Amino acid sequence: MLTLNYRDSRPIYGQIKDGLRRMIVSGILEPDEKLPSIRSMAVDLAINPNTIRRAYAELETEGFIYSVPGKGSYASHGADAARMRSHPDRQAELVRRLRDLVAELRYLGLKDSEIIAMINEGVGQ
Amino acid sequence: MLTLNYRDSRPIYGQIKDGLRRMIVSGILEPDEKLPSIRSMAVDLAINPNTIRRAYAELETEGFIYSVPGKGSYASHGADAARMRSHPDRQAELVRRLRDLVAELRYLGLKDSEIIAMINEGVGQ
DNA sequence: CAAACTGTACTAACCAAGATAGTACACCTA
DNA sequence: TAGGTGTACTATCTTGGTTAGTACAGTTTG
Repeated sequence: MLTLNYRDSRPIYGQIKDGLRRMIVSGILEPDEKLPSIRSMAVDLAINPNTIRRAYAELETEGFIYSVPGKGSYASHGADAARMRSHPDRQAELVRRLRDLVAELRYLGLKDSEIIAMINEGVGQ
Repeated sequence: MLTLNYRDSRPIYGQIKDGLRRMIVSGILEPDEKLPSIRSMAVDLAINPNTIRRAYAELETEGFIYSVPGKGSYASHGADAARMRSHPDRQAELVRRLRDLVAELRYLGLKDSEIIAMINEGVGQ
């Protein structure tokens, strides 16, 4: 389901957050689909449950998943996530990053048409 | 020139790297324009020169700036940076991030036309 | 030449964040 | 009842980031 990169300087719990968020927003995990349990994922990735727990807790705070004690954790609906308190800021942050990325790709010599093409090429992947 | 956010979990040297890279790729710093000296920036930001040095060294490795001992550090030309050893990987990484960002913005309910509009809105900012 | 810059290169030390280990409780389901 | 689940702690260890200090060589300016 997920792979960790120990060479990466980013913390493990951050890699897990990004990986799960990526699967949720790209539709690989459908709304209300059950995520792996904290303990099972800890076994699979051979890391401490507390580290998984931290990722899940933050994803829940940010509205990408919801957890039911005793049952499990589940992917949120995009519309629900968008209503989250944190999300006006989140969206502004995403747009800022998007502009920076595009600026760097232009700096490296890519044309806008190529950049837009690359975005759509990746749909569903 | 730059501002640091101590609430941010990202390391200081990383914030400096991103800030300078942003100014270079967006054209705020023109090719061959001189950057602040390591020591002067350390005084301005009230942090240790070693921390600035680390940011400069990595930016040089990645091709965004070049340094001349005794003189100073300068912004690279985009074309030169693009020829850097690290840059095929870099470009692939940027495209991956771009797709993830777009996927999340779609998940939050934005249309492609709105996303593209937001990119061009920000030109020169 | 001299003084004051510049980048570069170390060593040593401190500190906070990340990660681990362990335990415990309450809830759900087969 | 047994075994799974999320939640919530405490204590400990390790690592990366940051600081402090010193030093050397090259450039520029007076």
